[in-house]
Amino acid sequence: MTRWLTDAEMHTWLGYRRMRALLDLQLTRDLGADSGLSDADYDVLTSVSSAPGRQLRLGELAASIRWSTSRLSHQVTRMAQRGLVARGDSPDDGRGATVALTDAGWATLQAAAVHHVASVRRHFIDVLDEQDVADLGRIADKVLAHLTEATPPTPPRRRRSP
Amino acid sequence: MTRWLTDAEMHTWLGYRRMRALLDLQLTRDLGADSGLSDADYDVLTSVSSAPGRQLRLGELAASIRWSTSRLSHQVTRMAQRGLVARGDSPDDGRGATVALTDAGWATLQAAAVHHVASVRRHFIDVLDEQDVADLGRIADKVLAHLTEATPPTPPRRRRSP
DNA sequence: GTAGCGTGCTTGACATGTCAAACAAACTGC
DNA sequence: GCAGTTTGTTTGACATGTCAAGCACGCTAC
Repeated sequence: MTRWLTDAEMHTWLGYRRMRALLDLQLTRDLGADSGLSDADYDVLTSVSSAPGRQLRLGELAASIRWSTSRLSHQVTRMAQRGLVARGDSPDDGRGATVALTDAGWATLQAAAVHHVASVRRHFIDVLDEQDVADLGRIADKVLAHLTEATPPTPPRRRRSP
Repeated sequence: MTRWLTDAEMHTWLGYRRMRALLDLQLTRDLGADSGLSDADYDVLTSVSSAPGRQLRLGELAASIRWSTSRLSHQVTRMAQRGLVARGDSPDDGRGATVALTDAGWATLQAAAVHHVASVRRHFIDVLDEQDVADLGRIADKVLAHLTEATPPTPPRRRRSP
């Protein structure tokens, strides 16, 4: 009953997986070498930096980058120890906590972004032509539309045996 | 001096990252729910199963799936404890070790593959049309050609400050 | 044959991610 | 108000990945 993959489908699937693995590895390596940041660090810094006042509720941040709150809490603890961000209390909710970019965090991100964009261009964007970029954008949109419709962002994921 | 990303490029880059994150999450989740396997488990089982005699030298396996030997050694230890694979000594090299699929490992993989293909179809391949599949295959090939040419597989990666 | 180096794998310490439990503040109904 | 639930976050135990030693065998030159 199983519909196996055709040759073309298999080629695309394996190619995608391999691209994903190697591209990630390369970008992560570049980011670490250039700026001393991990992907996780970079994602957090980027999100916080684009928030109004360069500060965010932990829960909002977690949702926007699709992390578990637990993961984020651990990560923020480590980043705070390194002086990249600072924890604070939420003004409007006694339970709430906020993350804010420190000056050092902001400066680090500024420097990192330049290198990171260059790295993304070098290994990814500049390897593709305009048509490729358009095609991949379209493909990602399709896959994302399916995934975000099937599995709503906030509520708990569907289970096999409830 | 930095060439920032155009809107189209940025859209593609963010779309790709998000697709990667969500697609992975979904497939990993399905795999675990359907078969009790992690991605790592599945990759190892697949590779070993396609080797002649369903058994492989650890080093060869590590190279073929691009893992560190250390990572593989830990993983094999855990999988052996669960009875999915068995360690053995290499017949031709006293230092060498082999991994072989156990009957349980083979059976588990057989069952898992059916569900996994269905999952890949459902969330990825079947969301795309034929043209998309062809386009993505072409794009992955381009990126991979660049990455594997710039960073040769076996020798140590290039450094910033040697 | 044996010293010295290279190779293949394992191990241990540590970083990071996940899951479930713990907590404290905020709602809700009475 | 105040018991019970919900919500936002933290914490701890544990799984997994990385890096740097460690170890044992194989190879080469003498």
